Amino acid sequence: MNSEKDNNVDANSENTTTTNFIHDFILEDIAKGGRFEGKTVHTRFPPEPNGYLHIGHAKAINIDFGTAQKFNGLCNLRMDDTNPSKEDVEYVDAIKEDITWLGFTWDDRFYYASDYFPQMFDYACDLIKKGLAFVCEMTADQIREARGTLTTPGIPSLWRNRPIEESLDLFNRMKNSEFADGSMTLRAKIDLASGNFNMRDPVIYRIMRAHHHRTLDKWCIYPMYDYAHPIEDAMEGITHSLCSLEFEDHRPLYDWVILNIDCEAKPRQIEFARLGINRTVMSKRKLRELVENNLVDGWDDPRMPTLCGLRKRGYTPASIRSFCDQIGVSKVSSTVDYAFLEHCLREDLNKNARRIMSILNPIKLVLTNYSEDMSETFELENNPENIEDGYRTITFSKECYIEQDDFMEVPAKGYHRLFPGNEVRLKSAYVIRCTSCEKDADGNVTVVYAEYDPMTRGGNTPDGRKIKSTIHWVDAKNAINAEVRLYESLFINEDPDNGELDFKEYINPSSLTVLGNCKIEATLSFSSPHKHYQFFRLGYFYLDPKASSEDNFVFNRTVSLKDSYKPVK
RNA sequence: UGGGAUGUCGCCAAGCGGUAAGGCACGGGACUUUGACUCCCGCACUCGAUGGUUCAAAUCCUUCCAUCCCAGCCA
Repeated sequence: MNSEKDNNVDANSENTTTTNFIHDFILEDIAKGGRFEGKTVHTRFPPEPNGYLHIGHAKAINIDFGTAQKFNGLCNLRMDDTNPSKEDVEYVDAIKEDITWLGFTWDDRFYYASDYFPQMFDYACDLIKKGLAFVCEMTADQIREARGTLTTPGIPSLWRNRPIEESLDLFNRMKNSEFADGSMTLRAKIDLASGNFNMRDPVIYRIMRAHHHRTLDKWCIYPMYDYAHPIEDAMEGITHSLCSLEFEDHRPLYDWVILNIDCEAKPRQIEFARLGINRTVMSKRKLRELVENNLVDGWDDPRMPTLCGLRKRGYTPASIRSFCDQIGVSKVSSTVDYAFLEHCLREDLNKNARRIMSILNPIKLVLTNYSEDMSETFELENNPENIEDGYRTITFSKECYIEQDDFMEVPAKGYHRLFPGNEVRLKSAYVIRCTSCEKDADGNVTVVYAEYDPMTRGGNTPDGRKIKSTIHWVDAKNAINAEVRLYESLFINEDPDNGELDFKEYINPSSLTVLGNCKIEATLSFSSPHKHYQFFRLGYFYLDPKASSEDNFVFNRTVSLKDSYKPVK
């Protein structure tokens, strides 16, 4: 199918029809002229390299890159690495890989916030000279206590009005490693009475002797996000800085920095709601907890909402992009139904995944009136949704495997698959009539017996009789053995984040089922470029590239097919 | 309690003064060599609640209610 191709599909050409409030704002900005006069729309995706990207980031990526595309603009990729104590190169590589996989490209516009440390330092000196920043010697605890409460203003730092020259000297010596970690900070002088805590003389530089993954040990002072981010945006000529809702309170500070530094670019911050999906957790902290407590098999466990996890599960980049496009963008805190993600997945896979027959829980079917030494072949379309995808040839003989679920010795009401006396079609082969079955000591059916109707070759009924059910099968002679991993949602709770108990208590005990005795039709080949398949009548499965080898096939169930059959109990 | 934001179908989401788009989910039916797909049909006399302005309000104004975010030297 095309899923292997679509891993490289250029997403920078899609998503031009949908619109949202951010687009409206930008349109207004363009119409107004002013600071956006003659500027091309320029956005950025600024992850901190301290963890793996998840589906929530995909939404942000889609908005950042998608908005640029929409206006024929540009989108940068920037590592927001201003806190070395949490960051690592391991993550920058993974982030780049995931964004590329999603189908977006930043061309040569890949940056690090740490590249701007010298300029940030100079700007900070300027702020001090303007009397807008000062070196403060309060401890973290003292600053917290002096910050005030919701209803009372903060108390000024003892050092708030120290001479400019003194602050300048101290700030330089902070940089030169003369003071201990945490002993001093550089603070912006703004408004201690503001209802917005971010404006109550925020710390903009801290002393921290941590090894930075890029600047190594060059710096021992690091800028804070609120101070650094607007400068990063300004330095890159960003016009629209898109971020999530929780930064709304930070916008006044963002604007304050832009206003008070000597820069040409005047970026505008616009906030949107981050993505929530039910039956999962999205915070980096909780995902890390799952990994570190071995509740999942690493960051790329197929049950994880991480992009590497979804990839291993078999999600396609196109389906994730489609999902992000369709959920829309607004300022309403929302939780999207997991079923919608699955819908977008099936939509893509149904169109593109090749079909193959596979038996998850095999029982043997013996055709008593089919000659032992007879064998024949049938042609099957690879994908009925796309006839151009061609045909394949499968073999057929006296014995094959069928699904346990497709046989009932005593049929339930409304069940019209195989049961003694009933007729069923073996997909593309013959119509057969069940005669009997064999059971083991525990009463489990081990063999089903049936007779085939030679007049129905190919599954056709020349006499025009209707066969209610068509079931899939795999020739026992040359079936390929495989392991199949079935996944269900990781949590049993709709909202594991907000339950009575710790989120880990809501882990679904049957989120993973390993089936070791699956039978797949012999046309499957390890060297095929196709990795995403629809197992006929069962669902979509992905050949796990890490777990599989030439003689050991491991499939992950990406998502089941919808099933409107409701057994009557 | 101060500041910031948000409230349109079970879940997303259009709507921007002219009489409630669409998608998902759900229910029914048609078709079917996938109980899939596809295709039909149904699914908010009502827009958090109140008053008010207007010939006309989900859209403007009052007041109220609910929910989310903020007191890191995290981002």
